[in-house]
Amino acid sequence: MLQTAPTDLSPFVDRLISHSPLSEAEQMKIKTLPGQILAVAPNTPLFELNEASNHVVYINDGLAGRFDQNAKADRQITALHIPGEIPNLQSIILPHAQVALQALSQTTLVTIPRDAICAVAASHPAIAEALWRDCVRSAMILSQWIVNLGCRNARCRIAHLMCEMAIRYKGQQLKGKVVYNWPVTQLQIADATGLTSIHVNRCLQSLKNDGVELRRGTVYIADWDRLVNAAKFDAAYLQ
Amino acid sequence: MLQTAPTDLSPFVDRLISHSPLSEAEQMKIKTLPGQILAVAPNTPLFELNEASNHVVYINDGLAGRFDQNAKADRQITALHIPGEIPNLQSIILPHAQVALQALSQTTLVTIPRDAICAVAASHPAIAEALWRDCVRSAMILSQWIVNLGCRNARCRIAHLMCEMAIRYKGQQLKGKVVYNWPVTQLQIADATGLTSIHVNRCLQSLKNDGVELRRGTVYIADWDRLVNAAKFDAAYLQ
DNA sequence: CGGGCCGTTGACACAAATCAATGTCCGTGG
DNA sequence: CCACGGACATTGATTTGTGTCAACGGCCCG
Repeated sequence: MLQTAPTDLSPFVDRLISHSPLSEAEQMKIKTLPGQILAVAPNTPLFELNEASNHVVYINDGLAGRFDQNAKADRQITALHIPGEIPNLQSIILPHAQVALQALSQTTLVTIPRDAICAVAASHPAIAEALWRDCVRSAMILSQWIVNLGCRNARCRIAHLMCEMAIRYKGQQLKGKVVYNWPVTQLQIADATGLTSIHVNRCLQSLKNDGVELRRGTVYIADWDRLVNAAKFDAAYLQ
Repeated sequence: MLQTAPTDLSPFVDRLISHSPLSEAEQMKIKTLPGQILAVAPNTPLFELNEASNHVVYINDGLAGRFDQNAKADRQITALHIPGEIPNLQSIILPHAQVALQALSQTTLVTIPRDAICAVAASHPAIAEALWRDCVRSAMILSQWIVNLGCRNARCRIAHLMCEMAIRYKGQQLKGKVVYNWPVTQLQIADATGLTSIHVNRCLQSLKNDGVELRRGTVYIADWDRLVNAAKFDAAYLQ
């Protein structure tokens, strides 16, 4: 499954420059990082918990989930990563961080040697700053995830997650009818929200009454504002 | 309550150098940051959610809690911060981050102008790297917090939180009998674990059967390993 | 055509929330 | 020094959201 096609990190650069100014030269430095394209099947582990790895992965297409250390058989997804993101960016600065990563759907990714990206960051302060900022933005999502688990009921959690993914996939300023592709199973939603897949199923049915449906990896939202309301969602944390 | 006594950021520097090498000169740069000491009562807000602030706070003594955006009356603590930490360090790189901060007990803190710490970071790459790493370490704690809420029952959540705070207050390698000071109320534990204070109370009583007691802001653990076991705790995420 | 993953349904159990009091400690002011 | 008030802790009865267990159904792919 290994290819040597040219890689395109433009979406990642776009992501960075939306919050951090980078010169053309700096942008090129990132875009020309060496990398290998890799296609993986759903539920393929990308990193195990204790794996010492020497590369980061860029999500080109598909969906990746982050699982944190958890002695139990219990699974908990602590973050979802969509195309354009580098799920283990933090390993640049904390190589021994204990996180596991899995592809959740059919996914293509680019593996980038950590040394290469570290070298670029070390020689370009603006890039280091952009990467730092990206880490902090991810952390903001983590803390909102805590709020979601800590003080919302099942239905609301799922609705909130759908809102978050809608914004992340489609950008800000949504309204009215919204449709987006989110290749996730009910069991994966359960792992993300701290629920059972059975209960997720029931909540999804209940959400249909509010004009929200998830079918075959596509979310159909009849009225954005209504969902936002049901989810008690405020996009501010996503900037 | 404003004082102009000399501030001492040594514990923060110690915290940084435990994971990031810094020269003596760099350490001094941090220790000599300008700051004002401030003493605040329990439950005093330090930052509101939408407050644009131009300083960071260093916890000198006491306990601070971070509350994330949450439209409901519901409160959720997403992070606890103990002496030696800078709870809103991320605001250096993301000034508009939406987080609220409160003192949870009688607390003394040092307010540091953001410009000052930004200037130091900008002119000393090693310091910027150390601060970045500190942000990522905080994020590791956030994601473990998600695991705690997502897949542990009430008793286990509280036990896990006690383990985490024990390590953070006293350092690694605990064993046998452990006692530490943790100035927190049952209601605050409830806000941190996504539970009711009533249920926290019942769980604390249940934990007494395992030789763990929280009384007047002090935690008494009869046998560290037994608590670790009950909490399904693994300190790896704290490094 | 068959097997496996995913989704769906129902009955039941249980952990935790809710509601409503009461108790305890501690600082404050009379 | 004592009485008061408020924050915090405790207790019991009851309700409810979610988990668990056990089946069955549907779709896709080989």
